[in-house]
Amino acid sequence: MLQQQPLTGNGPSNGRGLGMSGHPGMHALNSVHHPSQRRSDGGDSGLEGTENGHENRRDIGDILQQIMTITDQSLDEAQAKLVLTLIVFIFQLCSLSMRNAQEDEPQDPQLVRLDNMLLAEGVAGPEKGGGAAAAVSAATSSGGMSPDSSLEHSDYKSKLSQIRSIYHTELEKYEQACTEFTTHVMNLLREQSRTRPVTPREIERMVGIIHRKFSTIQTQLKQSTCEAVMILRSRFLDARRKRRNFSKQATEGLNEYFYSHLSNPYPSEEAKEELAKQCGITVSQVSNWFGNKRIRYKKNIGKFQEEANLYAMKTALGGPQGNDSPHTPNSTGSGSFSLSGSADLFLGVPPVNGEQSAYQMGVQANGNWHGRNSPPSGASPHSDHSENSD
DNA sequence: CCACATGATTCTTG
DNA sequence: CAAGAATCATGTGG
Repeated sequence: MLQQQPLTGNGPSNGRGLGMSGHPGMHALNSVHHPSQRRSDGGDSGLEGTENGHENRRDIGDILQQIMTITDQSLDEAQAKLVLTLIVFIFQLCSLSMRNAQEDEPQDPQLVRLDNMLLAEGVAGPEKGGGAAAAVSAATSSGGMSPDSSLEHSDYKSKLSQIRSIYHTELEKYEQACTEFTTHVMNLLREQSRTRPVTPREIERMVGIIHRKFSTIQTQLKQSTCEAVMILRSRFLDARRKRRNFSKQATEGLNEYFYSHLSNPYPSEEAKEELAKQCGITVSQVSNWFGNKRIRYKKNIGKFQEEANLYAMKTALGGPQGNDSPHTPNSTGSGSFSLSGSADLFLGVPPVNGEQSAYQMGVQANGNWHGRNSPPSGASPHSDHSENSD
């Protein structure tokens, strides 16, 4: 299931994808997972007051969230103060009922995990470092596509940096809001202390509660970010399977090499690099191509004879038309017609009556790279192919 | 829409 | 680890 989502490129909002291209604001990430909207999949349980059934902690969170949204909008001081007073009052109530809630912060392991992941993804780390690139290469380590796929690569990177910037903005915002809020609460408490005794302990507890609350919110932010990164990553990985045919030029270049080295179609690392450059593809693509080609050629030699002839001819003629003639080593510079001389050049001269086909001889002569396994029984190697190159 | 071609991935092997 | 083999998924032509 979960077959290959549409993901037809650049759809900013396909599926439930990171809707970040829209507003780089506070709500972009939250759209993925809004802190105030509870999800009931066990995923983030444990972040909020599940213990002792202190449901009101969650309510406080909601209220806080709302307040923060409100204060984000322009509200004049007086109103804001009023609201804050109210909040403080609620907090006081809350702190009464939470008397024996855990006072210390056990450094939630989940939070640590989130932090680690964000760091690994290069989201939380230092600015614009190689973090993103590292993450990508780690993600694709098995694939073996190094400096390539620059298309998806850059796409991924830009998306990741979007996430990162949103994350940082949000984090900063929360932090700022937290200190602001704390200050306000302190001020209010100070004011209250004129009319009633306010113990330092109470203040301390207040601050503690506020910080915990904000850190919960931050955790949720981190979680949302992680989710976004995961989605992005899985999509990126899926996208790798997207296939596009090589250009005609590329195929020609590869075929030329292949057929001119038919006796040993295993390009060295250098040759691969050269081919890759020449064909505008990557080294691993060259490897893939040769892997596929060898096996498919071997599987059904007959099918490739025409092609073989064609390229053998091309090579023999030293390149047909102004095509980029590769620096294929020893490009059979011998005469135009005597096609038998060169070692590598094999000419698929198909069976001229019982005679072994020339290409087979050629291959055999120079080391049979496919181990001369019994060609698949069914694959009648010398099918009719009467005509051949003129 | 189907069949085949083809690039990519995954698993096995030596 | 590279090559082979099987398989997947998309591209393409009829």
